Amino acid sequence: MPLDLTLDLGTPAHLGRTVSVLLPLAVDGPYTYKVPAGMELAPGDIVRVPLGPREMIGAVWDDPVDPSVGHNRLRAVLHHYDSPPIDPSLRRFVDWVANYTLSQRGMVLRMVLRAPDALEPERAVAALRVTGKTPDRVTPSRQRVLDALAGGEPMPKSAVAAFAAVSSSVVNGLLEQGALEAVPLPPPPLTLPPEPDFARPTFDPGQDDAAKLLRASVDEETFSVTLIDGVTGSGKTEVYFEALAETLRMGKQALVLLPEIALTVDFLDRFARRFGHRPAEWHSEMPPRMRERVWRGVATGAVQAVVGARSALFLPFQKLGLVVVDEEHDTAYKQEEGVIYNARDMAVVRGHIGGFPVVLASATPSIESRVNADQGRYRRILLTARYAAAKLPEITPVDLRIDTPERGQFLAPSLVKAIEETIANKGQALLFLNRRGYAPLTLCRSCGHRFQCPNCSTWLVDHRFRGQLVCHHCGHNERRPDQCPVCDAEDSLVACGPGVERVAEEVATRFPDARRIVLSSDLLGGVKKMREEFDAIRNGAADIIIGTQLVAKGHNFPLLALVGVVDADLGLAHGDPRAAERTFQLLAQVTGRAGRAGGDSRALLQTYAPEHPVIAAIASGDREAFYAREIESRRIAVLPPFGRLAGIIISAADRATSYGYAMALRRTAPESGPVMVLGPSEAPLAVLRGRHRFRLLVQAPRSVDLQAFLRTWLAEAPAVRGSLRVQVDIDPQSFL
DNA sequence: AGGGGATATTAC
DNA sequence: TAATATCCCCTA
Repeated sequence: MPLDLTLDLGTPAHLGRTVSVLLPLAVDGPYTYKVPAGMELAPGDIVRVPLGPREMIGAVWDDPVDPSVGHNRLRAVLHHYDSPPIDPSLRRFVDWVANYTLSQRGMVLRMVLRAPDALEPERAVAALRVTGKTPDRVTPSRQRVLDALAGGEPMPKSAVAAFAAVSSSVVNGLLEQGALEAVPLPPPPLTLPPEPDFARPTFDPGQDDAAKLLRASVDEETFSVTLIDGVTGSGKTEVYFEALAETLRMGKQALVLLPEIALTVDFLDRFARRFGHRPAEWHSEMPPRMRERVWRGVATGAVQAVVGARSALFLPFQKLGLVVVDEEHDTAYKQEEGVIYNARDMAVVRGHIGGFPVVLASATPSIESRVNADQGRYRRILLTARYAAAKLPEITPVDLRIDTPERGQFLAPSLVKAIEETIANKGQALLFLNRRGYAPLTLCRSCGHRFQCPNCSTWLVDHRFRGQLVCHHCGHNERRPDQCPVCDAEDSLVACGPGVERVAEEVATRFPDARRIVLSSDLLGGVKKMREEFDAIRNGAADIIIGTQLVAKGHNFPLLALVGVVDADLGLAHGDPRAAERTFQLLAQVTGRAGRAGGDSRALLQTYAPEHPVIAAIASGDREAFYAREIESRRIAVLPPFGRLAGIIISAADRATSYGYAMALRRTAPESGPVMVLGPSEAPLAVLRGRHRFRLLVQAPRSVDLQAFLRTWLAEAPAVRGSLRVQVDIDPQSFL
């Protein structure tokens, strides 16, 4: 039989249709796939495709198909999921974020497709009901099971077992005998719809104006950013809930972002008190099943309100109408691994692309947001009064040069006195020290040896409770020895400086009868224990709380009458350009814990530098003075002219900061030549300059001899070396 | 030669 | 990302 030579695979007429599919991989562009006959695909559709030896879920993307891939290499789409497509604004957002953060589009898509099983039809919950058939033997436990189901209503297996107080094997036995049968039960609704008018609060005039403004911005149905700048306890949450209510009334979805640590039951309950039901949650600790359900609910529009951590920003909302970023200054919004982004900034971008309002809220706004508000890019709402009867605490600096603690102790006499008075008045006292462990440094009195991390250039922190010396930078730990490893002297090791454990020790000696609780992220017992501790504090089962920055965030202490900051200067000496801002925020947040439920309260700041602008601003309550000064000192965003720049050396105290610099450079000097500044882990060269380590973040085509290039460049670029104080992110929204 | 470990490449 | 290819060092 002659071959059929009319079949010519090389002509377009026989090639069939193709689509671009973006896959959740570290690739920047989509791959091309054949569309099988009978399948209709449009951009945004979610598909399953073959990739090498495996299968993968991806999304049809807007890029034109790449004609350079030989048609013989193309494989066909396997399946088109019956799921709402990723809408155009989310697709644009993915592309935008990838471009801005210098990461591959596939990696950003991966954040959207975080719950792949959500695409499979939801499995019904298996429930049991009685068949009427009698088992061969009716034991008392079996009878209890039958009684439990006697009403005829099917019940999930675990519920039956629990209700009848039997083990699941008893239930299984009845199932085998045919006395019970399994029936599929539709899963209960994930969340009940929040009711915008469930419990409308009464506002004072300031709050009422703020709420009106927010409602109006929602009604505009267009992009805007509003910064709610309100002191702790001014009712920010209740005010932005009004924007949320308005969004819900318009039939749109709303997202509230919180720093992971603030995602507590407290907040969900607060939401429920205002809207009648808890919102859907989204964060890293969620069980996979729940995750899938939320993802699907958001995609179909069944879920109207989500409260989540930063990754919730990438959920496939069907009709998103509002994003609120609460505690917008919080550094937890910065993702430091994989795709490096700041969710606060990306929320603004998502609002811009989607054409809806974004609300940023904080008692201590970031410098970036303040600058944007000052320059008129953001609207600003100021809430200066505390809610109801609550008064701000009276804040006093304690000058440690005058009011000196006893040798080997860390609490100044005036702070000790304040604690005594507080306890005598049945109030609670919080001692805040942002340092875990017992002491930050251990040294040998006889030879001067200091315990240092073998991997990092940091001291090992004495964790006496655990009997270890720990590096807080890389996690390295070793047993705390009894004698000096260098000179073998016995009993010569001394702990220098305080950590929370040491403060707790001092408190135990001074106030033996006071009930103490130490709160630190590294204490044994985990989340459950921690929750119990917080409950105990709320119930008044503690007199003195000693804690790290854990206590500054998310939790309320209604009985708190005194806050003592053990070392208010801690952090101010850091080389980090944001050191002052961070310290200001932390001190404001921790002192703001006091007196929120009413009554007089005070805060004492132990310091060696009462005149330092940050300490002075906190003590006087003059926030404006701090902001004005800090904004001025950061106005250095002047970069040297780059011309044929290949890369830049960046002060890399933390990776995300250096990455931010890199991004700013890219935006400031887009013409910087063939070599692109990039993060994160590539460090082909490290230079030491003074005590700071600089990391070079450069990516170059393989053809470039980087080492040689950099040697030349460093020799020729003293101007660049001398201008390392580059400040960025002061204007993250310059793209708008 | 061949195993094991680290590192680079590739997938439509 | 995950599977696979490549390279390098080492032992036998």
